[in-house]
Amino acid sequence: MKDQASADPDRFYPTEKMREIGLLRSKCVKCGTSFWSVDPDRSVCGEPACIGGYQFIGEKNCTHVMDFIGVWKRFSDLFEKRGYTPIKRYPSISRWNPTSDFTLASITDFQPYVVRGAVKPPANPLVVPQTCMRFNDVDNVGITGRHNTGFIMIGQHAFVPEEEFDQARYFDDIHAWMIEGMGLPLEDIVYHEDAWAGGGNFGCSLEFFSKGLEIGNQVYTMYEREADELKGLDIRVLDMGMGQERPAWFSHGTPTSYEPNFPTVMKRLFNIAGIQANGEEKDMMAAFLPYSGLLNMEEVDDIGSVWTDIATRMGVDLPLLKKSVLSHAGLYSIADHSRTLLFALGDGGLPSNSGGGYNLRLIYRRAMDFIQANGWDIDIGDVCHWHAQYLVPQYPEMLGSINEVRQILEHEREKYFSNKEKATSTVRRLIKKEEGGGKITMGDMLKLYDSQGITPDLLRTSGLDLEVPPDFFKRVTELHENSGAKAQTVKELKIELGEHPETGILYFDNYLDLEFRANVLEVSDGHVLLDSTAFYPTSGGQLHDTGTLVGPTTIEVVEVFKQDHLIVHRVSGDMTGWAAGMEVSGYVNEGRRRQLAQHHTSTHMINGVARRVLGNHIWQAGAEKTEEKGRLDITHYKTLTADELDQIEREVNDIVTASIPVESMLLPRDEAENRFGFRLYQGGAVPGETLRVIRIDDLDTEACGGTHLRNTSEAGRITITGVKKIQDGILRLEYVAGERALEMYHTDLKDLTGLMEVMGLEESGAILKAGESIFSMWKKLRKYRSKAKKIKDVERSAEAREELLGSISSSPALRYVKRFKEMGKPDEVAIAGSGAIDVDIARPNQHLSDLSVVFSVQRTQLLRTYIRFMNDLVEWTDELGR
RNA sequence: GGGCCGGUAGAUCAGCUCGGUAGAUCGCCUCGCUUGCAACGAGGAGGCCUCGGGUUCAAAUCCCGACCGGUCCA
Repeated sequence: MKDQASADPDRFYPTEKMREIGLLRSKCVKCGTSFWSVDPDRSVCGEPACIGGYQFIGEKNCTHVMDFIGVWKRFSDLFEKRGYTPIKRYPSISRWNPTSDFTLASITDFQPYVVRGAVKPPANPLVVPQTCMRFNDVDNVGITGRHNTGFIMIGQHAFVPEEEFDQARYFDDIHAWMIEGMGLPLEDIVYHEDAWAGGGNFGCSLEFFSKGLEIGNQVYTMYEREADELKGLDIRVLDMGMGQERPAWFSHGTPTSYEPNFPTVMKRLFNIAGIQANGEEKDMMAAFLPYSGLLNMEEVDDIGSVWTDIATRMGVDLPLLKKSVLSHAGLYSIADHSRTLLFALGDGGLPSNSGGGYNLRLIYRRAMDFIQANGWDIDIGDVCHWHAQYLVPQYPEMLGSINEVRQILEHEREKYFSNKEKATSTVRRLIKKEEGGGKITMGDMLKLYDSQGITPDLLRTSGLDLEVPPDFFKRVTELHENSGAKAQTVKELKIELGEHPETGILYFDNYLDLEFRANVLEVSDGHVLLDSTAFYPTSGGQLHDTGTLVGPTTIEVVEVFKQDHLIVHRVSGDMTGWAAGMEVSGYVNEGRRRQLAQHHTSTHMINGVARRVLGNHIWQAGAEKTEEKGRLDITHYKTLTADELDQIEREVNDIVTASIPVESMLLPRDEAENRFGFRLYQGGAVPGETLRVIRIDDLDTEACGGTHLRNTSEAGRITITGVKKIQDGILRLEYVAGERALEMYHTDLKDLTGLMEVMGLEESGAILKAGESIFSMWKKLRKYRSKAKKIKDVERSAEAREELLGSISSSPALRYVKRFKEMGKPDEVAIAGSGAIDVDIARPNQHLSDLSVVFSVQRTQLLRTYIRFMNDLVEWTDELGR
């Protein structure tokens, strides 16, 4: 692409405008890149590799010296004057984007739908200060002076038809930023011809450099990559991205980018660490930075020899250099990582042991490692708070979420230390073993790291004498290459369909409108396509409807799915006489539809209540609604306590009782977003200019295409049947509503009353106490028996026997044993079906799960376990002669 | 999403290869020593070996499954 564009620059670049400005085109003698500058004799491009490193450090580079906050202010003012609309940033967690967890660039905000032309942007053209995060260079953060895990990409974007795409203007605008905004002399600017790809889109671009620093990159996006094919976009997209950190750094000319970008935070951190603003250590860091590129972790195999080499070249003592550089790197990293955590956690991201959240855990731990290694008195929550305060002019929302961010970090801190403790105690044991003659092998080390996170570094600092091969981490990677190679992508098969307009949807208005007439568009191999339908296709986690279609024959609808903009009915039955063009009737299965609606609306209610009860970090992380049950995954950093779960269930049922209308509306996208914010997108991206919005009062508002109840009371009753943690940071709630809840209630009631019958209880409240006394008696006897075998002394064994008899003689459990003996072994099957006691017990499942805790068995095993205990007790008490 | 490790006393863990009476340390309780505390000495309590199934004369131990933790990689 780059070569193609450079071969025909007039076609791909705004060359006319560039020449007008006075720029001339040359080719770099070192790397061959074509570039533009005002100097006709210039032979190299602006890459630091070609011009011999950064030239702007310690220099006065431009007339406008700006700190981080100042950059956006000046940039947005300038672009507003030039006809752009500054918009608010999007969240750092890109829930609308299926391809990545985090917002990687400003253009991510608009992928995929806006870029494709399917959705209008919120303004056009626009500029945006987008919080972004990238984690592939973590190891370089703090060392090279310019790497970050989190940064702000200022975007300059336009989305227009090809004929309106005014490349000259866009270029002129960014050029104005360089000249007027930053106050750069024209002769210090170099534009490179390049190409750029990201998020599935790409195009040719102009990168702009000054004194070896890339300030930004203006991409003229034309294509989309789908599978391996190139597809021209329907519209042209301007995608200029500039790190907000770059102009701040450049204008100050400081050795690293961190000071001008985190001014308040760095000052405080240096203070705590006791590093003087103009001291010796700072000088050494500054002298080191030109060499920092050599330490690029990705490219270096033997890091030790590189350090030695640098120290020699600088003519300084190696330990001293390392200490100075690493303590600086530590503080810079802490500053960077804290700000990234503030962005991510504030926007609903959570540290985790898998998925994208793992990156957040990693940087948290990396920052903590620096703090621990240096013994600094730094609290990462405090650092986040300082960042939030500094960022108020640009992002006032950060302060709003700081308390929750602190809570999450506190929890993460506990995990960090408990993990550390575990690791050190494991290592301590290893040391003992080694003293006993065992030897820790390379295989052991790999296993320790891979399965328990114990680094070779920790092994060494704990006093184990071992060689860590320089390629250790490479070998870890290899360990995983062999295992994860299995095929996994099951591509969904598309069926062959003709060209048709979008299927009309008849299920939005009223979920109980179940009969309709429609025209057949196509009939093929077990599939029927209609011009409109009331059958809901599987989507948004809600399962499809079933029912019948009546035409020349009556056929069953067994499955309904969406293919592009069409809704396809998979059918079975005799299709004699069916053909395109005829009008037919459809009947949706009412029971299933009602149940699905109940589960779906319950999902929204639980989501809303969970957010109320647990906090603003609660987002939907997945959901499924079947006829059997509803399932909602939520983001939460802890497990739920029984009280919290109770409270959620209670409040959800309060909402049901309160009979709140469920509003359904079709809104233009921008209006919906303005009114309800990004909370709308709980279920991920939704295409289209018009959104269907489901709103339950102030509780919950989501963009959702599902079939919903019209009033919360129609859910009848909601019972939460289970919670589990499916990964760190994500909890799965399962629940039933309506008819299913009632069925569940009756099953529970039957189980409970069956059990009560066997135990001879008449009151459900007594079951817990009964269980406890039975279990404790069982334990006592069991212990006595195992002890009695050991005691040889006749007198003492008689004593123990008396003691035992004394302690159990008054036990309420005796009553159950006696009853059990009289009844004989009960028949499990008969009990399960008996429903012997006819009472209304409010929460049978509560009693059952209480008892299953006491017996420590799964609920299905309760009766069997009771019988087992009783069998033992009968036998044992007989032995005692009781 | 994939891989790996783990679940035994209140806590931290040993025992598991190679099936046969469940252990250590800390903590806890009682007594002694001491003005008192700590330390020390003596004694003691505390285990459905996560749950379920299988193999076996016999399972903490072997096999299968579930549940719950942890960790690494993408």
